[in-house]
Amino acid sequence: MAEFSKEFFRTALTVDNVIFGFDEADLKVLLIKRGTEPYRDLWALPGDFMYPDEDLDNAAERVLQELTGLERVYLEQVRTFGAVNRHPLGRVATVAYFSLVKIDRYNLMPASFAQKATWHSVADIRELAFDHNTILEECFNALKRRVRVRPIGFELLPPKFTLTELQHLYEAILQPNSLDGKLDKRNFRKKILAMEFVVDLHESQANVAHRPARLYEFNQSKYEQLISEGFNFEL
Amino acid sequence: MAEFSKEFFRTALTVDNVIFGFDEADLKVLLIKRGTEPYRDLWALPGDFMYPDEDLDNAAERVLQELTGLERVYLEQVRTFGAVNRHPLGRVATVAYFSLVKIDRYNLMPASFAQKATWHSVADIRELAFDHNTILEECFNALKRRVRVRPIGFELLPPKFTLTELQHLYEAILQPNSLDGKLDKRNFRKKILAMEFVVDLHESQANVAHRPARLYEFNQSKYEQLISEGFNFEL
DNA sequence: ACGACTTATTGTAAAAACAACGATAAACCC
DNA sequence: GGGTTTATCGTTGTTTTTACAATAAGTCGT
Repeated sequence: MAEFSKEFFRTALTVDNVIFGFDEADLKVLLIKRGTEPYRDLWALPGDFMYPDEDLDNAAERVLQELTGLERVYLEQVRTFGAVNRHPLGRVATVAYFSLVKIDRYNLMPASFAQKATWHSVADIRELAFDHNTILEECFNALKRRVRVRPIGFELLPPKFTLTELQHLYEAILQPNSLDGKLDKRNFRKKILAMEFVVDLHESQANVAHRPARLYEFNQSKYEQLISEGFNFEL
Repeated sequence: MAEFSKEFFRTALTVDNVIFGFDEADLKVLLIKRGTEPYRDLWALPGDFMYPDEDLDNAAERVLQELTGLERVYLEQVRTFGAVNRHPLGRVATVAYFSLVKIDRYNLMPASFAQKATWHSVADIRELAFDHNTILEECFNALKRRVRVRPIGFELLPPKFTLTELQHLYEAILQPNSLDGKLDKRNFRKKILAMEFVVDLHESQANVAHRPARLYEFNQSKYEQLISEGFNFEL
């Protein structure tokens, strides 16, 4: 068995991270410009080889840190892409992970082979290295599915936020999905407030050239309760 | 890069298939008894190494065929398990696939290293080889999620079936999930009939010691339409 | 032939969830 | 103080979901 199996140990595994970011306006994704062959100078998802002695999930974290500087990001596995010729250097399967973060909470500090790491609007992504366009698309679908099952937004908005900001966040994620794009203001409020995972701070915005909105904060314990109960979150 | 990357090409990838089967009563899963080390004589999911020159999805099909004789089974990827020490022979990550089939439609004819392949009730699975208990559990969860989003049962029931049989099928899959376990008969019928993917054959069972039930068949085109539209299938 | 047994079939009413909709209020700016 | 902008709020009709039980059609045993 030992020698028989040797020929099987010739594959490489990579991880590719699809980090979506929200920037108080639209939805972006974090890309690196590759500094080495193959696909040098092309934009790509931050991904790299897994070491033989690290867990797959750890590899995803490490690679993300090295290529972009992001740490302590919760990554979720989506699926593995294993077409034979997807990588020019040999047989390389890649495991895709995704996350959703608040853009201004992180500083981008690429190390390793990334020339730079920057945010790009999901809407205008062009040609990416490898099969990363496919991976991005599938992860985007995963994000949209995810949003309907779990409340999101906790880490994506300032500590004090308005309901309109929260609504914009949901619209940014769901928009390219539904045909209309916008959610009904009154119904959105009703639903969010009924869930009780935001708390009215009895404060208002200041210095806005219109009626100031009321500020809210997240109710962390309620939020966690909703997550653990697997709430249904259609909007 | 070439020599640099050589050290990365020392991983092996396997596929493991979790084939759920329905047997007019309860839900089973297909296991093989291993005929080689490691874990010889233990029960395991039918899985094996992927060849370097085959697509991942093809590998899953081939391995399933070799170990159990099953062919033309629709396999769906669930996720990849990549803990460092999950395999005694070296660094082996495995990609899990699942499917749901009608048991009596297939003949089990194991080749390769499987001593035999047999069906086991999901409820009384004991210790499996490798981390296969974990994989099975996750795939079972995936099945339960899947059932809520797509109509199932097409391939799982005889060509002519009763609504009660269809209901039992759904209960077998969802039961360990929901607390009650049973679905309401009247509501189940209403919902299924409203979807129009079953057709009343205006025939009845014969030779049953009670009121005979009406027989139905699937409406294939409606069924495919529902799948492509991504129907919502809460029961 | 009839009664016992077993499973199949059917509808309704109350409650809950959802969808659509527009008028007034509060701040800033000039 | 009038203009501009965005925030706030509730009702009604519709659809969906849930809960619930009495009668029907066969077989079997006597």
